[in-house]
Amino acid sequence: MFALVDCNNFYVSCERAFNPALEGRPVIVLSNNDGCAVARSNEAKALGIGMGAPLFQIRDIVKRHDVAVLSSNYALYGDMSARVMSILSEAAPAAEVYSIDEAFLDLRGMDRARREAFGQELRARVRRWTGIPVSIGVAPTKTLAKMANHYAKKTPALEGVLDLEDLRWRERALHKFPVGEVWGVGRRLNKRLEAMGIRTAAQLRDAHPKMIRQNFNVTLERTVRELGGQSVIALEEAAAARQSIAVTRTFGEKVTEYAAVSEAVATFAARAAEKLRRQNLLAGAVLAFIQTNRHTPQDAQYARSITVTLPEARDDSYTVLTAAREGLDAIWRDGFRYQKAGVMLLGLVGARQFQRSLFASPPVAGSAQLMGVIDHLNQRMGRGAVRFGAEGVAAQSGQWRMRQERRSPAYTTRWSELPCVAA
DNA sequence: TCTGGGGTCCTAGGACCC
DNA sequence: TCTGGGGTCCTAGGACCC
Repeated sequence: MFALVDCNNFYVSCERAFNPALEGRPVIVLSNNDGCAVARSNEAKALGIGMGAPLFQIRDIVKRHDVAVLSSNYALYGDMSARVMSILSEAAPAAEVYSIDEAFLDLRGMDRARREAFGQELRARVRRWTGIPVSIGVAPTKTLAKMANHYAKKTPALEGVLDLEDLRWRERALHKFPVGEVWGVGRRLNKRLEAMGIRTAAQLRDAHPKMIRQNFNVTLERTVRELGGQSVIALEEAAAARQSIAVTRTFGEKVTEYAAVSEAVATFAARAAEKLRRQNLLAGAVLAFIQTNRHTPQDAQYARSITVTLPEARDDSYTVLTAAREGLDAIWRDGFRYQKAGVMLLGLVGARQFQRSLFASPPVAGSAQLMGVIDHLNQRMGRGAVRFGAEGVAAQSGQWRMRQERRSPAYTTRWSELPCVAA
């Protein structure tokens, strides 16, 4: 049996944990650049604010109902996530941290009665220790546990926990569950399935796996089997090796100048290299891309990416930054209003298991030590305390930097922003 | 008219997830 | 005027190998 533990409205719950005045009010948290609503409290959902709704389209609702609007605060959410996950990992013999706000637990060998108590107890513990409310779905496959979790979250009478071992209950749940809500069925598949007359999870389960594989793909075939109670997606305790690292941003304002885009790309490259070193990896290639605003087709459009292969896998900022700028120069075109740029690192290998090249010149002497010092300083004194000249000076070139107008304090990760409690 | 079998690697595009 | 960011997997087609 698997349990899926999912934090309710996670980003909003993190904000509420430190600002109780947000309790009972409609609250939304915005994406980077204060663009879209990416987390909504139940009150905000009830007002009809959709997932991913652009802020400028919901201004009226926000004003009329006094919705609390917050910029995203990833330092806070990341730290709160780590706290929740450590509690969950200790609670079960095996756990898979599936996303920032979800984990699968292995409940093998636990009988029905014990699972019941376990679920309620775990929920209470996470709430008490972190302030975060969670819902728990239990079932013999991950896909069914996901479905159970949906019901646990939306049906108050269940008190946050639903166990679908019982076949009659599972059958009822499957019949009511829209196929588009099934884990692994997105917008496109939903449309194609509905066109075939498959509208519920039960109908998808009853489809022939072979037919599904022929008309769709293996992944959906696995989903069919999982809905039928056959567990084919295993719990993955150890995180798989990372394949890529990306740093991409939408600009605060549209940008037309090469100098500004170049600064942005350099900043993303340096940040990506920092992530690379933190994960003890080396990159074999650097991809850079730029694009105009796809939402305004009446404007001239341009989008290109380029991959620059390094002679030898590296992790120093200088190499990554140089490659990214070389790439940018190759794809740059004057005369467009650019909206977004990014840098991705590909061909990642572990720092101790990479293939040395016969022909690449060796890294600059002292480079590793230099990067160590830069990372250390930036960690202690704040991101960007030490940076490359190519990244520009924030005060002088705000144009491309993202907007974040209502960010809450880094309550748990910065001494100066620690909340004070007066008795 | 007839034209093998078994592979790998790379890239682009499509689909999904949170 | 204002529309996020960071990932994964699968498939098809092209190019190549023996």
